Amino acid sequence: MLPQERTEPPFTFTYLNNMAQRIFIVDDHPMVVEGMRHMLQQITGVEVCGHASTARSCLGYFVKNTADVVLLDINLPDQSGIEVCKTLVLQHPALKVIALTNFDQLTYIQRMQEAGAKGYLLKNASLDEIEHALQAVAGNQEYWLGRDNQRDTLKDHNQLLLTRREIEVLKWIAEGLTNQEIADKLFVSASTIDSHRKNLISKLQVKNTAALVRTALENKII
Amino acid sequence: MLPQERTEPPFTFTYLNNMAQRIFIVDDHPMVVEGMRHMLQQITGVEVCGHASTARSCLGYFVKNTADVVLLDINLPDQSGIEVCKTLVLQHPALKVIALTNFDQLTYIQRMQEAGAKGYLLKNASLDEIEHALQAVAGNQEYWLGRDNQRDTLKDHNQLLLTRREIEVLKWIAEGLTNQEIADKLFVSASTIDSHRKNLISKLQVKNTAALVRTALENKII
DNA sequence: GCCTCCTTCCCCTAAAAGAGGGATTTTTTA
DNA sequence: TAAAAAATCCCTCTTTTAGGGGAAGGAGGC
Repeated sequence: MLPQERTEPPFTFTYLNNMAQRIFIVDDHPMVVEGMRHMLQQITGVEVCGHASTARSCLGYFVKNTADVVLLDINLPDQSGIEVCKTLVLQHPALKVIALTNFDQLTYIQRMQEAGAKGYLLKNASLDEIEHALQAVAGNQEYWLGRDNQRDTLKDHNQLLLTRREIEVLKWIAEGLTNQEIADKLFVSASTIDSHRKNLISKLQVKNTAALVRTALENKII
Repeated sequence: MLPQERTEPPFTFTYLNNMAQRIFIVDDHPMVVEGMRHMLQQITGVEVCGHASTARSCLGYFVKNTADVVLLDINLPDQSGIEVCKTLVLQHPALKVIALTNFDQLTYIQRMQEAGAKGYLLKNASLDEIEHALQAVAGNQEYWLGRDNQRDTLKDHNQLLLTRREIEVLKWIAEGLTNQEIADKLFVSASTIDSHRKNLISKLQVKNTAALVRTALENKII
């Protein structure tokens, strides 16, 4: 497939000087797609031109169509979002790809950046954050602020990612198990679970276990 | 108002002896509608014939159309789901109305029952529960099992509903505040907050604060 | 082979929560 | 208005967390 020129922008009227930004959403979770679509509907000068739940159907769309911005999930059922991103920016150099990610996948955003993405948004981003990201890419800027903020808020050797064990422990904590009960389940000492709990509280910058569970659920870590 | 989304012809075949059960969804949260639609798509013999986000557009649909089952939110922006239920069963006696509710609105389901509903589902119901409810109403049975189960699991004088104060305290707990901090905020003693916390744990039948926060978030109580 | 990260485990103290009670006052509702 | 429910507060006692600290072994990357 040859790289092709960016097609003419659509003639969607919104305001005098602005064309509507056409957004294409790619995520395999209907909840995320519809949630995002709903958020975008509340932003003036923006329209959703389509969505796809697989890499294949996304790339299929972009064979004959284009958009201004693609909100692209990193985890797709058939292919990595990173590969999809590479393909898209190769074929549509003017296309702005914004990665969609969960809190626990933040390590992948660097690879998305290398793959040509112009920014990223957490799946539970606020309307404000979405708006800022779209304004940034519309002005040919990038939007990685959230990542940096996130990084700054994290202690412990700049660890961005929860470890497998930590997530495992976190799930049991949210179930209501005590350190000792989790320890029995995982055949380790209660001290170990306590360490994991403390690291989780530290990494996610929360005050206690209650807030830890809330943050974990709201960021879809568990 | 004209029907807005009826797309499928009435004669959709699925199996030899069964017509597809036609479901109409009424909820003002797109997330709930799409989530429910997605769940229903996974059930054979069921099709979504449309949805509405307001009482008005719902009643508008049923002026010239009908369905087999209506999944009806109790809280609608323009009118109570209870009133909508009464109107629907009056105009379409064969229509099975299943109430959609959150955990903290369980007291209303009795009024939905009086209004002619044939069952209820929590908004975070599992695929199994949805399937059972649909099978029940298809067989002219009612589906209130969940309510009874719920009732059985609740202690303290069969209280089904969290009080305003309890929900208020619950929100602060999920924010990560301690009893003392919440007490300072609400100008009461820490003992009071402790009582509320204990009542919450008792009412929601969870082991500790971590599970309380999880349950509260998953049931959209906060 | 070094270094980082993960996992594991331990120490300490103080604070908070969990599990029983019980009790009073205000507010709602039947 | 009387009963029911909600909100308030207190007690004791035990267990669990929070927040410091440190440290050792192993796996994997460079």
